[in-house]
Amino acid sequence: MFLPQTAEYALRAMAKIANLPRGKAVRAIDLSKQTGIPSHYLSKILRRLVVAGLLSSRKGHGGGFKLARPLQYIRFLDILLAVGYRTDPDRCSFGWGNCSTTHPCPLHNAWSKLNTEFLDWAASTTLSDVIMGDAFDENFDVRVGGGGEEASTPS
Amino acid sequence: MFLPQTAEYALRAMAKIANLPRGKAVRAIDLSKQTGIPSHYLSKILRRLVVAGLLSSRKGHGGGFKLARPLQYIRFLDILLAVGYRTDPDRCSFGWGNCSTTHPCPLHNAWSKLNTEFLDWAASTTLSDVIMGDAFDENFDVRVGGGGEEASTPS
DNA sequence: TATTCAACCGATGAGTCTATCGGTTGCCTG
DNA sequence: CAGGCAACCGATAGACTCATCGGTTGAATA
Repeated sequence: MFLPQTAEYALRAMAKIANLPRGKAVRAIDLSKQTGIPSHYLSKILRRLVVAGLLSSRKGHGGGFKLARPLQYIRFLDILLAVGYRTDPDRCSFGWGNCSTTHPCPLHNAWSKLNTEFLDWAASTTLSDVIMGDAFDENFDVRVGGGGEEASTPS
Repeated sequence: MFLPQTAEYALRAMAKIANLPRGKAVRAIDLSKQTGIPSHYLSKILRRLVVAGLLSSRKGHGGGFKLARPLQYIRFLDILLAVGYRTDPDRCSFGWGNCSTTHPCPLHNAWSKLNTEFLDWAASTTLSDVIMGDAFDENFDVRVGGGGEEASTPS
């Protein structure tokens, strides 16, 4: 809807990772298959999440990505900021430079009402709000053309 | 913030027009100067608003644009739709095709909460919410480099 | 230590959104 | 009716986001 594609991808990937068994790392390539996000592009997004301290990564054999902290401490706002989403509370988006409560532009009041709601939502929603029950596996996976060969190392 | 530039421009232009004396037409070129929106691009946006029935236009000498109906009957939602903004209530933005209340994807609940708030805002806010008092002129005009030669026919 | 695996990284291509330009049509004034 | 004015319209250029590719680095197994 109104989030940039990259931000959407980041939320989608994090929601998927959050629903894995805690402590288990997932490979970027598998995550790509399961979420439908182009793999190379996903890698870039994951790296930004690592840099932001939301994910931890390990190279090499048996490596992958996992959450760097517990679910309830990763807010949607953190994820959005990690991929470069700007909140810019001062900017009213409607062309008037110095827009404030005392000197509002015509759209200021209407706009800030929505903006506040959005920031509240992003700051109060965490990954613990996206945990699913049993229906998860059957509901979340994206069925891309080829089929369902999930690489979840059956050993 | 999170609206496309075009949608932002449309709201800005409409807010400016709404604050003109009712029935007075404004030229695209003047509106461009006052809002800081590139003139040719603004013309395109204005035409879309005309096609959508939110503005009326007149060519030739003394022509210009004005609102096609009273302030309170022009919702923000109408403006956004007029410039091609998609609301897509069904689409959950997170990659799972058939996402519904009965079969939600992990992010569905968190997301639809925000989406509902947004649509409520867009549908309940109208141009009558952006009318300013006396402080208008001094607050709204964008001071672009050149200066303040407003073309508001002083006669 | 050799081999394999997977994250990392820079450069590049594709596509969409934003913005510009020039010419055309229709309307008003003199 | 002649002239100028301003919306209209298609084609095109620029900028930015999205996406891809190939090679490199570091870590784990054997």
